[in-house]
Amino acid sequence: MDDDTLRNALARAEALCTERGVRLTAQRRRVLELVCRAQRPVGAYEIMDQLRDGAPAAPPTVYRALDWLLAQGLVHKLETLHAFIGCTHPEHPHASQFLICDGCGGVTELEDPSIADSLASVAAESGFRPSRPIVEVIGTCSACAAREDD
Amino acid sequence: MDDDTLRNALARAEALCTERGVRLTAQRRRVLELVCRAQRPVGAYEIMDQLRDGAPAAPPTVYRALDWLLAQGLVHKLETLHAFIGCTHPEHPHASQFLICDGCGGVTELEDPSIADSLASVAAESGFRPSRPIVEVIGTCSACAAREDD
DNA sequence: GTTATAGCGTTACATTGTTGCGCTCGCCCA
DNA sequence: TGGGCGAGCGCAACAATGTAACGCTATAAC
Ligand SMILES: [Zn+2]
Ligand SMILES: [Zn+2]
Ligand SMILES: [Zn+2]
Ligand SMILES: [Zn+2]
Repeated sequence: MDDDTLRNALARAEALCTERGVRLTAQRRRVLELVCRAQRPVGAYEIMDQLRDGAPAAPPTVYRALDWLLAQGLVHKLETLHAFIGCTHPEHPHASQFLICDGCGGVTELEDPSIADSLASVAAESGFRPSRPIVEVIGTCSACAAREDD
Repeated sequence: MDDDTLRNALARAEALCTERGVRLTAQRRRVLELVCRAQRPVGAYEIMDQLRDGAPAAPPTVYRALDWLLAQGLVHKLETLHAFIGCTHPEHPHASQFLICDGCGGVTELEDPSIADSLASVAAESGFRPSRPIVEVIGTCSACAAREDD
């Protein structure tokens, strides 16, 4: 995320929180900024390392911030990586899917209705009521696939 | 899994391994048996606890057995639970989906082509080559939903 | 039988996430 | 305006999950 996009994302987050009447505190904002700036999944302890300079933060502090950002939909957690990534469209709550390249570590967030529909209808058949559908596809992105074919 | 089903599952596993020319050793078999008998996700350390009686096993031992069972497709790992579960149809390799009830902890393994197809086609659009599609839907099973409605 | 390899035991360690407790600061209402 | 209340946070300790490294042993192949 370049500086402009980052500033824009933070501004949007701020606006969203105001609108919702919730408090994007300094800690939460710091964590959000680090997660967004990374443009790739970052672990909680990696965030702590980045915070060493300035005001260091202990694990509970960072996890509390992350939990809150997750609840607000400003970041997502990648379960298979134990890492977090900024949401690309936090305006509305959504169940997204992730393409995770194990070559370059890049992650693409998708919001594909056909996948969501398949999941919903299969769950409905079983009488299952989904609350949090996790879809994380590990594989090779097109750039890395091209590189491998050399 | 009742005793008959368990014996059957173990027998099938044994047959599969013979057919593949791989060794289902005593350790691996013990771990597989514990995972299958549970009929619910079991953590690695829970397995170690069960093994306390008899020949205790340290973490590397259990994880090695689990890694091998995963590679053989005899068990699956539920990433969101950090836990393992016996595969219901290990005869052929497959990408399955899991419905995970956070009421009762029950897990259903599905192998639904419509989901797999959606995933594959969406990935293809992005030029992404999937190797391990993870689908774990957290929610409420029909039994627990009925209980909640009381 | 000899040798190569896969499997396993053991120790120590790394990474990720949580509990509990008490302080403080901002906010609400008398 | 000031007393109370609750969210947020610092801190210490701990819990849960997963790995690295190294050497021994049992199995398999020849
Ligand atoms: Zn998102
Ligand atoms: Zn890549
Ligand atoms: Zn399976
Ligand atoms: Zn249930």
